[in-house]
Amino acid sequence: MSRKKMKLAYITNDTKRKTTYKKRTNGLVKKVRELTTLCEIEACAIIHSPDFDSQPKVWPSHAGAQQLLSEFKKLPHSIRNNKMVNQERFLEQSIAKATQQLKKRRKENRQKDLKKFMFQGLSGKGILQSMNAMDLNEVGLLVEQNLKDIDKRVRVLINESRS
Amino acid sequence: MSRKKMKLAYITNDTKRKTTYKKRTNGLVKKVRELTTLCEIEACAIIHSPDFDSQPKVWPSHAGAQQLLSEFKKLPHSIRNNKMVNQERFLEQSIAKATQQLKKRRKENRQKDLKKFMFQGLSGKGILQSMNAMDLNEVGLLVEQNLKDIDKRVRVLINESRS
DNA sequence: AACACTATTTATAATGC
DNA sequence: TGCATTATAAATAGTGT
Repeated sequence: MSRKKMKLAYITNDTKRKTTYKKRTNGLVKKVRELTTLCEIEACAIIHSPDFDSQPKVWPSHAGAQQLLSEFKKLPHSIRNNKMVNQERFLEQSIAKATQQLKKRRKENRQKDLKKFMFQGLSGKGILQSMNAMDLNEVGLLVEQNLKDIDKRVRVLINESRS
Repeated sequence: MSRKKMKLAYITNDTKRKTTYKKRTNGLVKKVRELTTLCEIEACAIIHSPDFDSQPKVWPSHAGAQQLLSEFKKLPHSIRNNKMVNQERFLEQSIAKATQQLKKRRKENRQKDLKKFMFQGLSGKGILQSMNAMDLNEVGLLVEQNLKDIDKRVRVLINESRS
């Protein structure tokens, strides 16, 4: 893509091919990372060039990929078991349930992240700058609640100082 | 990337997130296809969103996955172990707990999805590995056990193929 | 909701060092 | 050989239908 529009075919020149391989590999990994971040999904890329790298390049990690590979190896055996028609329904329900739980967990987790982020901003650098990096609507809800709490605490302190 | 430079963070808006997911997923697939074509290498990607797709999206081929699998089995233990040695806790305690729960849910969910996936008839081809979106420090804790599982499974498969 | 359309941002092929 | 730079192609966020 750049100085020239190139055709989509095998690059015979070794040097150029290696350069392209490296550049595009990096780009791909970046894209995967962005996608997982933006949508909070699971994604994995495995790239292997016998020519350039002796080992496959994996993102996010070898461990993650290996774990999935272990699942992959399980597939044939499970498929051969024909007596799982009922179980499929059961699994569907389980999946639905687990998905619900997952969503809930995600929400909770995000809340905690926001909270932490907010407190960091308050004690450290400018809070406005920190908040600017986050979704303002989401932060707003949290801020509101925390302000109420703070307000309550302030009142208590004032009363204590008077007595 | 376009009308506006957006920050790299979870998109809370459901509609927007889904749109981005779809667009970027397509882009990613295209990139993988191009890379394999240009450099004639093995590459695969698995993207899975429990929110949007009930099934993981996978590229490029069964054969490719098999080849990659064989490479994984060759990985020296020193490198494997290395992965988990330098894992560190850089998350604060407050959110560490929630994060752990989240990972657990994700893992469970993924396993169930995979099972459902194959029951529904993935008898076709295509597969790769998917990667999970785990943090490296969390993955590190799982490495050892996963490796043991994989080794065991591989041995079983080898024995079966001999009989 | 699922496309088509652009204004921009990103990725990158060629080039330079 | 591998970097950094740059001119250009490609991807895509916001928008409209």
